[in-house]
Amino acid sequence: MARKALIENDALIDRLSATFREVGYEGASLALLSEATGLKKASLYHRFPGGKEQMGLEVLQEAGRWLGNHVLKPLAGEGTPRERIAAMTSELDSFYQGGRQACLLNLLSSPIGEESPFKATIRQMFEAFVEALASVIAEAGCTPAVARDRAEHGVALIQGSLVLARGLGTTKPFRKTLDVLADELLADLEARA
Amino acid sequence: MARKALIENDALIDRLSATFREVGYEGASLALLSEATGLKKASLYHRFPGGKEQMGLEVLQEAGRWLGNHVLKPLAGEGTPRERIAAMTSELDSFYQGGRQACLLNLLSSPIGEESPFKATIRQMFEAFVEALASVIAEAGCTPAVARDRAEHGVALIQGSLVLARGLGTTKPFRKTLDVLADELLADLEARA
DNA sequence: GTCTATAGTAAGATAGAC
DNA sequence: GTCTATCTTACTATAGAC
Repeated sequence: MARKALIENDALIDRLSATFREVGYEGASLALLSEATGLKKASLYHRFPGGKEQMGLEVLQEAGRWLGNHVLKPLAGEGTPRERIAAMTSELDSFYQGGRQACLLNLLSSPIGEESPFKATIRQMFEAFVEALASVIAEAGCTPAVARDRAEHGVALIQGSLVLARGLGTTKPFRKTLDVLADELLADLEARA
Repeated sequence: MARKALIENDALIDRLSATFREVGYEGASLALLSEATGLKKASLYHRFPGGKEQMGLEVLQEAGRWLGNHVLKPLAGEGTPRERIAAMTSELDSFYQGGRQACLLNLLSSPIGEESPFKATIRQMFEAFVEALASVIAEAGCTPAVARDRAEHGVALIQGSLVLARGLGTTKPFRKTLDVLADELLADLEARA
């Protein structure tokens, strides 16, 4: 490359991500994204020829990588189910800043019927999250069907407590949810732990 | 009034509400709102001199009235705690069409720090919902603090299962949540029922 | 790779006829 | 009360200099 980039790729995606999470996809104008990244609009188009839609997709893909490294990997890693879930909640707590940050999967979600460039990616991320969580719960000693229900329950709780925290203007619901999540997902299991 | 309105006030608010719930506040352009209501933009401005922001506020106020009549009232009404919660879930199921419709309180929510014309109203609605639910749970036999935590938990579950249902493209998480909600909120209570 | 400048379009909002 | 027509602004996106 002839000239040096003013902002590293990772930092760039990070700023874009933060902006989408603050104001939503529709609310994130190129002027706002330009301000957030320190790059002029034309420079953003140089980096993302596909415009705002490509920015959304790359931000979502980066979120997918984060999910893999900080959620799916701990869940599939070493330790008891309880320890692995605790490792996950710890990561979620710092990622969402205790509930001060919203979730891209909520803010980039499209209407249930409509097509959107993000729909398939978001669905896969939710699916991967639920499946990884179900797998850990099943290991603690229950049927796959029960584990799946509990996992969906857990993901819903995380998402919903973020929504409620934003609505009430306090991080308490999110932190409380993270506190009790392992107990809830593993209730009446761990018989042989 | 000299000329007759092409669309009744209630129906008008209803169409606006549906549009905001489908595409979000930022995503709902006046062109889209015009198409959804059958009224031209200038006619919308005649009815809502404050423009889109006033539309959002009135839609939110109507949602508040709906919450009062279909959620808070049943929760404060006759019957056992379990019966009252069941009455509420039944209302929620039809309102959200089993999870096919998103929630205004999520789609009109603003960033946790930012000011927005909707923030106070949304906070009050969440607060009223949580308090009404907490009141019923406390009646079933627990301390106010425990009831409050469980109520926040319940509201988070409802919101989160709507988010998850939209993300996964299936209504199952929402229906499942409604199915088990009363059991969950009243677990280990109802000792004297 | 970043910029200024600008094209082209769609946004929110108003004026005034009927 | 609703409309057509229009204004102004903000948007996404591109062209071309450095």
